[in-house]
Amino acid sequence: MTLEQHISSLAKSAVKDLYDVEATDAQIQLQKTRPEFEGNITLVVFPFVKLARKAPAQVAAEIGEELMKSELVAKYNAVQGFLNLSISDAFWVEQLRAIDADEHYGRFERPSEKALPFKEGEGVGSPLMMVEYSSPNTNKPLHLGHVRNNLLGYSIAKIQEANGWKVVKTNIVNDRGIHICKSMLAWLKFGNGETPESSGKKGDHLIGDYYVRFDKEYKAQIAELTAKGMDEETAKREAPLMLEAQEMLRKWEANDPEVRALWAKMNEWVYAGFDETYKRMGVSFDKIYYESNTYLEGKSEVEKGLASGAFYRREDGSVWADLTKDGLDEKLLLRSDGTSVYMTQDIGTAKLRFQDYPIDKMVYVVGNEQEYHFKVLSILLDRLGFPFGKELVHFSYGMVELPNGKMKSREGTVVDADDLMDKMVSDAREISKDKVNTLQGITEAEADEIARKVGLGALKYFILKVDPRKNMLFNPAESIDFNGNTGPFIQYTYARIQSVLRKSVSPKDGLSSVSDSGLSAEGGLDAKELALIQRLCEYPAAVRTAGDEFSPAVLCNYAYALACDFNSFYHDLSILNEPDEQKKTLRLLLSANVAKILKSAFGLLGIEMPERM
RNA sequence: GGUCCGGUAGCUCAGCUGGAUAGAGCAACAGCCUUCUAAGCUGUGGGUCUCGGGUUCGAAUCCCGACCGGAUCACCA
Repeated sequence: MTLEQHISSLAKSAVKDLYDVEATDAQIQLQKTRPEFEGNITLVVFPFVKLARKAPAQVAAEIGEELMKSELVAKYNAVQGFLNLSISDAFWVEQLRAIDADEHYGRFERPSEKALPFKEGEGVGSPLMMVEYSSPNTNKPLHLGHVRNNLLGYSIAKIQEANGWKVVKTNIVNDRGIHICKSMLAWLKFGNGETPESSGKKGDHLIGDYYVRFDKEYKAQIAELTAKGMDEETAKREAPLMLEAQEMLRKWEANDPEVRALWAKMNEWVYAGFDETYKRMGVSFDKIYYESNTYLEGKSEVEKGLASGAFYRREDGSVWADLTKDGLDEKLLLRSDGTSVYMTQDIGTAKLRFQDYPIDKMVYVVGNEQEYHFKVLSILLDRLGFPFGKELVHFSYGMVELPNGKMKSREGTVVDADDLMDKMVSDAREISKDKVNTLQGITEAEADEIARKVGLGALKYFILKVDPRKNMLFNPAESIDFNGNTGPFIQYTYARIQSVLRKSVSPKDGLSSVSDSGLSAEGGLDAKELALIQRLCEYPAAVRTAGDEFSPAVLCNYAYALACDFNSFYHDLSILNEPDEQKKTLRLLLSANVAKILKSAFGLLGIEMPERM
């Protein structure tokens, strides 16, 4: 039972005894005592003031007196309508012992309340959540916007696992369409047979360069045409390069062997590049879908919908869904030339996924610019008779903005993912050179590995600590900090603890004897020790909230608070030099569990911990 | 124009299911390493929580209305 549950039940009986009223859960308002007052947990007594017909401070004092009958409450003080309770040291020590004994502290066996029912006949097991994230286009390398997507997706998957879900991480690769044709065409025209091997470029960057090249040449053609007096709209439509790209797309759909071969070759280059970036970022997938394999399924679903009357065909042959009854517009599903659009493919992908897995909840990690798309997709799937349509979750996150606005691939105003990771790691390496005292005696390779973890830790934390729903700003001119509320700060706290544990004579013996002999609260807990234990107790709630709200930021905030508490404790109190053996072992045990939970929380964020730094 | 999201310190962000004097980090300034890692700790300055109403014991938080910023409403993805 948590402290809140204990106090809540005690408070209810106190109110019953004193005022003969059954208090509701909503009336029991508990909060952590603010640091400027004495106490650990505070009961807000305003809800009882009216029925007691007494002044708030008096009500608080009366309830406080009543609660003192429990061994749990050691002291109380009443300030206006706030009853501040000091919980007995014995309780806290017992909590620490329990946390230490629990290897999976902060993980839940059962799904959260939001879980859908188990599949019939499946018996025991966790409900299954599929999380789609990343979903790149194959015509350009990953940039900072994708980084946010990937980090959020991966972390959300880990967090939901901790909350009792079985999670399947998935990626839908947008490997076909006009965008890739543009790169292919530019490569054919201007590439002179360049390959990743011949140029030494990563495949995704090479393809991206030709995508940019296409746009440059295309714009030149438009300029040429408008100079001859053509209006801009027509020029955009009639430019030879655009016509060629569209022709190439039609050939692709018609399975033209040459186009298909080129497409396959260039996509391979891109995948090799993506794999490298994913690996470095530390994200992975359990199942990858390709649009080229799902769009036909989508088309056939649309045809079925057409037959059943869910959709309709216009005179020009295009197929539409009328969503005006749902308060939306009409939505195109198939172009007049019969080719499919994004929505068509998403319908097919959804169908295949639900065929492949017993999915209880489908989550799409996709930017908030696509909210309309997912609203429509949900309705369309429902209309096609898929029961999961209404249940899909669009985890809509905010954009990463640069000081001068949004990133635009074609305009070259992007922060490249590979470059950014390089920069972070080399910055970390540079900073570590000043730490000759703590990092002496390690090899170059070890130093590189630490810099890799720290640099990526700084980047990941920087991105994940922001509320995912909000847009965030990244200023390339200012490098990401390694001090203050940052990933490295928390990694540093962890490394410090590891250092202490390494230096304790025989930490294992020391710690196990604590568990055996029984850690006691004799001599009393120091305020810093108590605060740290109380913080450790909050971890499961943080994991739960992060899961319910789909917010890694909650765990960042928690880990930061825990690290702050530890650093304060570490500064004020000695661990290894503490003469009192009882206190020393308690502090060692406490430190070890802080490290355990910091590592656990960072694990849920996808951030690695260095053992020293 | 319709819909959705946001506006908190110079900057980047917490806090938002209503609770005590609104918090961090960065930047600025001042201290702390013969002591377990100074990527740390302590302190100072910095606020009309965009504005105006309302709800109540109590509003940054909830409601209404303005203003400002962003997204979206494609035979793009």
